[in-house]
Amino acid sequence: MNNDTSLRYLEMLQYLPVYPAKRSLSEIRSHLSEYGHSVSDRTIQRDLRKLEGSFGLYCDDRSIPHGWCWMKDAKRVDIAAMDHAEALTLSLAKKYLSSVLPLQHSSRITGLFKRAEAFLNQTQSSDLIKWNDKVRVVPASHEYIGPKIKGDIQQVIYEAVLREKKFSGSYQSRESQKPKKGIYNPLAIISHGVVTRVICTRELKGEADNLIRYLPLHRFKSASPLEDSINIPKEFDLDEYLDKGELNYLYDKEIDLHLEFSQSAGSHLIETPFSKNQSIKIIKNGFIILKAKTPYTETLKRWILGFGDQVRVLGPSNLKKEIQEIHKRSIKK
Amino acid sequence: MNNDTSLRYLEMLQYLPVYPAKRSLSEIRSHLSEYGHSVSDRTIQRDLRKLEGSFGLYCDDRSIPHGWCWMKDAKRVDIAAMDHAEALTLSLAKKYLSSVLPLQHSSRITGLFKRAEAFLNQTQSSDLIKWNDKVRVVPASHEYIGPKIKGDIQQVIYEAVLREKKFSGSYQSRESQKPKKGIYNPLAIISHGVVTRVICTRELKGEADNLIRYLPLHRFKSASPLEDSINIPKEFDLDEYLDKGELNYLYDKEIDLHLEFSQSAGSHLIETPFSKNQSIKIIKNGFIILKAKTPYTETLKRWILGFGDQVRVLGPSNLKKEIQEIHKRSIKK
DNA sequence: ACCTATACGACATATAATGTCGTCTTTAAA
DNA sequence: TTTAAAGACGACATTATATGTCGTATAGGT
Repeated sequence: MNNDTSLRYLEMLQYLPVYPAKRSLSEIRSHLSEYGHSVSDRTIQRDLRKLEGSFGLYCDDRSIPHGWCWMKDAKRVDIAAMDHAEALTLSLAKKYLSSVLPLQHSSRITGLFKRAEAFLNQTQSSDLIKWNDKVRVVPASHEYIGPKIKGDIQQVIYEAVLREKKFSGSYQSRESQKPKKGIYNPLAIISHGVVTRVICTRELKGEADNLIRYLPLHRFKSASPLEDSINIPKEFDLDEYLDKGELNYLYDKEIDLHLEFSQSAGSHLIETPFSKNQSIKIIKNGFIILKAKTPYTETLKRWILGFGDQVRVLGPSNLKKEIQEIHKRSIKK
Repeated sequence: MNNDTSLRYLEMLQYLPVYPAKRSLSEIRSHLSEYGHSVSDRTIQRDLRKLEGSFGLYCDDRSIPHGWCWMKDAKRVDIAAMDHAEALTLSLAKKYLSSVLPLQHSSRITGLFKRAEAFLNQTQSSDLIKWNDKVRVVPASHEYIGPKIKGDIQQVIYEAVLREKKFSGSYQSRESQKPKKGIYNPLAIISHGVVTRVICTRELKGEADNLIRYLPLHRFKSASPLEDSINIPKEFDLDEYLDKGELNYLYDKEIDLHLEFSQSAGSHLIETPFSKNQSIKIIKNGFIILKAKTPYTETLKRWILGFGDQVRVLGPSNLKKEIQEIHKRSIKK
């Protein structure tokens, strides 16, 4: 029985839920004794009062037994117990993220997900239906299989970006046979679907070129931190860089998009708008007219094409022409 | 100076990083004293040894001063300090999730994100460039604006699903004027893009129909928990239900997809595959042949259409015909 | 009204926490 | 190689805390 007290405190803090929910003395008592902390009721009461101030606990003393919980805005609420809603949210979050970010290297978030799953497993009532059979994420667009990134390489590069230090590494480009060893001068991280990229300049064999590159992390074969500070090219601005469209193929910074959807394809735009500035009109036959100012990117083009004949481009005219051309060329194949 | 000791323990635990990183006595000492815990070195050393066992700390004693940290697989690693890489991952995760899940109601995960941002803000070295200017999420497909869901409604419904209890609520369907009050018998939660749905059956005015519905959470105007257990329709199986394609428009459970991509459109399939079972062949002109067994869904159709004339459907023949028809109809408009 | 579970003040006591000192060891600077 | 400073750790005395017990008061259910 070493530093039992502090462990008991933590166990209690971890057992208490966040505000609207509450726990009574008897619940806390039996929880603690289950985890090997068999103490007198008085001790528990004193513990709670003691922790109250430092952790922002709240005691509902309008009725007896009192109900204890964390205040909603307490600093360290993350210690508190989960509830069903939160655990479910986390299990959804896990499914979303794991298809898109390499998470296995963040022990904190995977730990959080594990806790949520442990909670869900523990509270399933019927034996037949498990919570797993009650939650699904149905992807809204096609999901590619993400490339594997070595944990330590990601670690080194992320750290380099934030500490504004260079790193050395070897990069296997798609064209060349051998990986290129060099010194990399990282400027930013971009997450684009399943691919994470580092924006950087590079020195090969001591010679720096000033080309700004966007290199996928998964093509690095190795990376180790350096202590030299990065050179930020004069007037480098991430958003400006992205707006140039080198990475996401921006064709036009802003167009007046004007589309006509069939009812079935467009009706969802009322509840889940295309963008914040969209305007929607329903015309005869239930057709739906969408107007919005938006950047014209490759992603937008694919979105429009995806609707096939369920959408008609009304404007701008060059977009209309382009989409038409694509359809024409597609037929000839 | 009340229950100083336990607070100091927590402060220490929160200050220690996860494995490869380490903290020395002097670092810990100055951190603690910064937070008002001015104790003797001996005390700190004793604290660490004491916490070592219960929390899974590791002490690198190969050199002096010893370096302390959390073991990677420790149970409560979530208490540990962040590092740059993790904080960055979390800030990316936040951007992904907030476009897709209503998170504002999960104090734990928003707390985690806040901590990450606090960490990032605190450790920025140069004053000019902030971490915010070093991270971006570029969406890989069009992002709709998600509908707003009232926190307490989500809470009630999630909880009902997991506790296998019915709930009463009023639901505003798209067709009818007034919301319908009724008792809902929830079976599962489906997250589909920005829309979260509850799969359920319903009783209006005491009359149950056995139709299985998928109702978006954001259309509920109110919801309150009931204590009646749900009726699970005989032979209800979530995956079977989803496979019927009522929700995601499954046209065929498995087809032999056979596509030909232009080089520019298809080359990414080598690093970020279409699916685990894909096979890829590069033919003359750099054209890329993709073969894969996959379900044929609306999502797949849109994915293919999105490539426009950069892809040619080689099989199956009915898919080929369908895509051709869509292109033909599109031109006539 | 009665019983049981809680709340909480008070007190004695066991236990734990902490500073101090002394010694040995490591590390980096001289 | 020498030297000084910082760190690790055992031992011990001394506070400070933690905890069970008892007693009294009170809330809620039956």
